[in-house]
Amino acid sequence: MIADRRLEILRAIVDDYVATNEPVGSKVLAARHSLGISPATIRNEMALLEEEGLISQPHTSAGRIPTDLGYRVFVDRISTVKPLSAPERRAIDHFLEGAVDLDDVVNRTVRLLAQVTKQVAIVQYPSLSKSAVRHIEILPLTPMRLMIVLITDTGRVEQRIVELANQMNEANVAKLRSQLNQLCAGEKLNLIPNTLKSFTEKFEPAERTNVTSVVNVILEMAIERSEEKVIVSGTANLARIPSDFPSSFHPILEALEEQVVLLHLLGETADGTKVKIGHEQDNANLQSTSIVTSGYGPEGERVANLGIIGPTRMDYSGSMSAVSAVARYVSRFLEEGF
Amino acid sequence: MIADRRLEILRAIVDDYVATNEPVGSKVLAARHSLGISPATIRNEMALLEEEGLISQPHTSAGRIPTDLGYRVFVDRISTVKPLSAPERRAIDHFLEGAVDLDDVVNRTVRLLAQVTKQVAIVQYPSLSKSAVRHIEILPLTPMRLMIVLITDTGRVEQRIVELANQMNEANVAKLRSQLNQLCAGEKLNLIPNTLKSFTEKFEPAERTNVTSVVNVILEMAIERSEEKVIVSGTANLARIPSDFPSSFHPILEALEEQVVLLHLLGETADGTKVKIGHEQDNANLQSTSIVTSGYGPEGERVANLGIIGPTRMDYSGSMSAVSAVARYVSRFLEEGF
DNA sequence: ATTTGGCACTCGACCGAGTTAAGTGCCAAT
DNA sequence: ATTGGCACTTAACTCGGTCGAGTGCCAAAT
Repeated sequence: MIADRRLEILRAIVDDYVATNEPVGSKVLAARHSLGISPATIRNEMALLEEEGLISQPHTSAGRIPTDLGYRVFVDRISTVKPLSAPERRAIDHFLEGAVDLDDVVNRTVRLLAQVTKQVAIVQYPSLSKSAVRHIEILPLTPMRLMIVLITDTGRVEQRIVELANQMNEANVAKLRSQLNQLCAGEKLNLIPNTLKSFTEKFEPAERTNVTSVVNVILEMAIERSEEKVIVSGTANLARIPSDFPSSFHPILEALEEQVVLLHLLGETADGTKVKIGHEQDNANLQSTSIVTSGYGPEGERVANLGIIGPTRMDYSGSMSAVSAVARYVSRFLEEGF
Repeated sequence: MIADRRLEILRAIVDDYVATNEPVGSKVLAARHSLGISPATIRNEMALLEEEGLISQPHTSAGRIPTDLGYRVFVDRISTVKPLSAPERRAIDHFLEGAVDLDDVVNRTVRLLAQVTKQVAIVQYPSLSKSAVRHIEILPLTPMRLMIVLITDTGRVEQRIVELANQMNEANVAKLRSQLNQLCAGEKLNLIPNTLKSFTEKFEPAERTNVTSVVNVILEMAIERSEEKVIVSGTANLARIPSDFPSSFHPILEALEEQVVLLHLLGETADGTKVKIGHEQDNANLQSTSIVTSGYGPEGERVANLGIIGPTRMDYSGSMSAVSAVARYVSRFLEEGF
């Protein structure tokens, strides 16, 4: 019972602090929320909340603000799912109409997410290693030079150029192409090395040098460069924030430019919406920020993550709803194909 | 003669102001630069420079800072080409080694540029409409669905999916592919609509619906979406700047997220290094910034622009050297092919 | 006819003292 | 257990005064 009331107070503190960006005191709290108890009682409860490490005071004579732990409790135990507003709903339901390719999809998504949440949005391209080969195309550019194009079922396209040691005629290219496709089509990319292990051996010794070059490039595309790709939008929203937390502005922008950092931030691809608050995440530059992420992609086999990053003092319910709604919509869209 | 001395003083003011970010007064000026004249004389000259609109005072009791016009004169008449430092030189001479595709080239370039100039870097992808077709590939995904891949001589690859009205067999696809390539290969993209004008008529009526769909998609890729693509890096450098000009921080970040704005900023693609200072450029959000750009691409037919953007108070000589060196290097690299 | 030193003046930046207001903790009363 | 009252703390704000960098102008020097 008592714990319930205490949580109710925590919720009020979080709500107010998120709204006003000012430490909230017992008096205002009693006035703004109809909690049915007096400021004095609230003060007592707040003292306890502080003991538990859920809130803290910037200085002795100020109100309280939630700690990272406080937000954690808020997210896990208190926050209710905030339904999206009608316009948000509408925007999310249509933003992909008429998207022409994967680039387009990812770009629109990241923009929309930034716009709806008013935070910095991050979208990861469908992970190469989790996609399957749709088609491998080999184009002779000159007799000594091929372009290899790899198309995945998620719509991602990678291309690379190979210099050959020996000439290769059109017929041989066609043969190579069809054999490769026969073997690889539908195969998950991370299994390709296995699939192609003894591929070269099927060819006459004279052809092997060339075939090996081609295979190597394909392996390179499948593995080495399966390194993920990430795109960011809405950094301007960082500056929108009142001038308290941008003190450390530079480090945040810096972190956002590092693909590696972003990927680490998004974390493992998995179902459901996840929240990382402040220090829960280990990048020193980002300890005043929180991250809300969700996996997306076909049901059961999420291929990538997307999410938003903002100050720890953010609207968690709203962000979570938006992130998961967008993820759901993109997933559906990818499943249906373009 | 006298004009010369005045310009010399302007240079000193610009140099000092860029270095210290503080309005510079007559005394410091006399002390730091050996101009051989007394502060009093400098004051007189400064009064004249102010009359000409080249410098101004933030308030009565402060030193002078250059106006946009002052910077203009500095750039046009005074600034000398600053040779790049050895490490810069070295970085620029090697940063593209081992680049695997156009994306890679553009990404590396924008990063390098940001790093060397310590400003925000912008690189435009080689303009589609100025490139020529290297190859058009048509892949049947299902009998009713084709993927069209367009590869340009600048290495750019665009792909799109077409839904067909009627089935199309492998032989017809091959025929279509070879005819398209025969017609289009080597053709500039902006001429493609012309090239394909009566293309459909060569086909039997039964095939025309499908051919038309394909041609339309190609035209779309060539024209509609010839809208340019731009990539930005180093926004963190904005925050590095002392806390005077970031007052208006948000609008700058906002502007940098708008492709349209960036393209407009880069301006027409042309030879040589260009500088736009403060109000010379008409975007209200960016009037406290300057832009240094240069075209790049094969000699004589520049296909895109790259550049940097920073506070009007920037190191113009250094930025200009860096931008033009990078542009030169990328051009050479593109010319040689990957 | 320039250049220069001297001087009075302006004005933001900085400092310290005093005041205010928000908020707390504790205690006695309900 | 809750509440009103009260003493206490402290950041934020205000105000006056001082300081210093810088200017413009003028008369003297070159």
